[in-house]
Amino acid sequence: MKAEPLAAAQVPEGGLSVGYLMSRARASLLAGLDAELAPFGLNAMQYAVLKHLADGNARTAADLCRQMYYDTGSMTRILDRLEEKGLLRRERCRDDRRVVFLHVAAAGRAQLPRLRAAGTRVLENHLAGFNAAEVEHLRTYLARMIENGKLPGGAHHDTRTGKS
Amino acid sequence: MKAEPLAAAQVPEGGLSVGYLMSRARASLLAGLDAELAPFGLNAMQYAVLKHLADGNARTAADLCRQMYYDTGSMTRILDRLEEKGLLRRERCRDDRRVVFLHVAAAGRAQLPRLRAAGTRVLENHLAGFNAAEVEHLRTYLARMIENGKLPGGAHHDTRTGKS
DNA sequence: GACAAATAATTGCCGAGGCAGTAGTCTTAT
DNA sequence: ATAAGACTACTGCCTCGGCAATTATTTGTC
Repeated sequence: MKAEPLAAAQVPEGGLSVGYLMSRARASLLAGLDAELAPFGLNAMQYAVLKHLADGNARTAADLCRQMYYDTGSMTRILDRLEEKGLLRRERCRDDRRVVFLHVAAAGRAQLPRLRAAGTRVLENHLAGFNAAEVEHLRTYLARMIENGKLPGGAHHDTRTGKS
Repeated sequence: MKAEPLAAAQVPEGGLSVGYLMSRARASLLAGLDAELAPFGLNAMQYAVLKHLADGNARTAADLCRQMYYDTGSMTRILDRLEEKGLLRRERCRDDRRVVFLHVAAAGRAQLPRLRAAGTRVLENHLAGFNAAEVEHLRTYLARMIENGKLPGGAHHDTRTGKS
């Protein structure tokens, strides 16, 4: 998946800012996941896509893009790679010939348990020492920040019409 | 800065996972910051670099890379752009001729207050409704996760020898 | 039914980052 | 003093993602 920048939105004073810490924490999670998935020849994004499909959260590329806030063009190419690896199968829909259904191929289904295990391993490692209440707090804080980010001065988000 | 993927490290069950939420929250922060900085022709990363230099947290490219966990090659190019814009000045060190000192140019210093204002605006917007204790909790949670990520099975992080 | 608007997937183009290799310089050990 | 190693900055190469067209198809309107 290639590591990414860690730009810092910082409060004027005070130690490390929330933005900076969040970038670091996410990068660590991502690096850990990529490392765990490397043996399978997959990266975090490919795993996430496979997982969404396997869990029935999405059936088409457009679904995936909406849910993951991802660019449709890039998604096409991710799917290409997964298809090349034989983990995914595309099937044109007959009723609406614009859409292409995505199915996790047998090979993909076979791998998934191990991939999931890798995912939980990384997450649990990072959350070591957290009790359930703390994890829940963290979750709510993050959810609140996301919600706050939607309203403000900026009408962002599009990625080819998730609207806004 | 270009938005980035939002890969999801997810717990097997339960709503949105911490990893997923963190990616979303960070992306929102980043998008907001990029939007606020666009009028100045800068992105979040360039701002972060300028800020680190102005605050005296770093004096050279290597410093910046170590502190931001960033690739040295990419950093060189970011500095190139900032120099082109006239916001930054490079000055070869006389004592150790390998290093190049980085100075925020006058034009950069002039812009900084407004850039900082943009940064706080975005952060405060995302933290609307948080009280001081909650922000502090969030900070500690993130710090703990980062710390947890350092030890484990994976000996990551290098970016040209921040070691490990 | 015909035309405009919306939607799905794909592609070309470009910018940006990571990795690895290089040149120049300093440090340390012998 | 010299050789080996470390370190700084920089450069090429490659991959990947975002944006903006493009094509094919469906939906909605008059």
